[in-house]
Amino acid sequence: MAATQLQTFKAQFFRALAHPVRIKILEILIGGDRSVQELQASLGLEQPVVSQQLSVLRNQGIVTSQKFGLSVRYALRDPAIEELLDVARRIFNNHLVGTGVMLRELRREARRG
Amino acid sequence: MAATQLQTFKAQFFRALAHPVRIKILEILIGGDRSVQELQASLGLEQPVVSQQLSVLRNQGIVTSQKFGLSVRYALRDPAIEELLDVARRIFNNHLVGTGVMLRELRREARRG
DNA sequence: TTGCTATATACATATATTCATATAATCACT
DNA sequence: AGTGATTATATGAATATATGTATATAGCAA
Repeated sequence: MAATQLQTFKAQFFRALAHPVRIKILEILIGGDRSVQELQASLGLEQPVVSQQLSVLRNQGIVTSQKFGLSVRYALRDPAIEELLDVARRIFNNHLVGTGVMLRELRREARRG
Repeated sequence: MAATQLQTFKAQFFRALAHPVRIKILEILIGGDRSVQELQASLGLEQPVVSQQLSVLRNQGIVTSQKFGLSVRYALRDPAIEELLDVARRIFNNHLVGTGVMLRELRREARRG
């Protein structure tokens, strides 16, 4: 049996996560909803870059957006996204860690929960 | 703070999952290790295609390979991969499902466990 | 060595993503 | 209507990924 429509859909979902800036955005949003401005400040990136990456996450239904006056606040659509990133971190932690830098970063993350 | 090395690494990991054939391969490997031949038969794809996708998974340390005579058997390096796919499925199930076809496929998967 | 099988890699081309920059749209306020 | 602030989209060049086909490598058997 070849790959189905569902597998294609799952692949698209994972592709939406396949970018360092988008990962970082999700990690920030785990702490609660944020405006584009706030995200931009946390990320230290140009505004269009942030909006572009947000649109990728929005198109896959991973985040939701809501207007409040001038600003737009983004949030995780599903708290299970945090769980997903946790499982991913466990996998890295178990096996995939090569360099000392990354190992240190991982441990810092783990301590923060 | 911009994206770190660790976030880049995570992004690469998710990119390795971002392909329907690779998703399908992982789902097969959840059932136990398989030779390239067996995978090829299950997938109904040309041999080079299967090897190419396996090499992506291998390079990210998601699967391991071991030679037995002529054949090479592949396996999940970490059982938590199954957990990761489960969480992903829960996320789809909660929110991301549009068409009836996919919903039916999802439910079939859920029933199988 | 030769031949056969299983697997991996190389290569070319098509397609998709990224990144930076420019521009547009939306809203609030005067 | 006009202005400033916030966010979104368009565009093009650079880069990366996917796909299909050809070829290479490795092991086994005769």
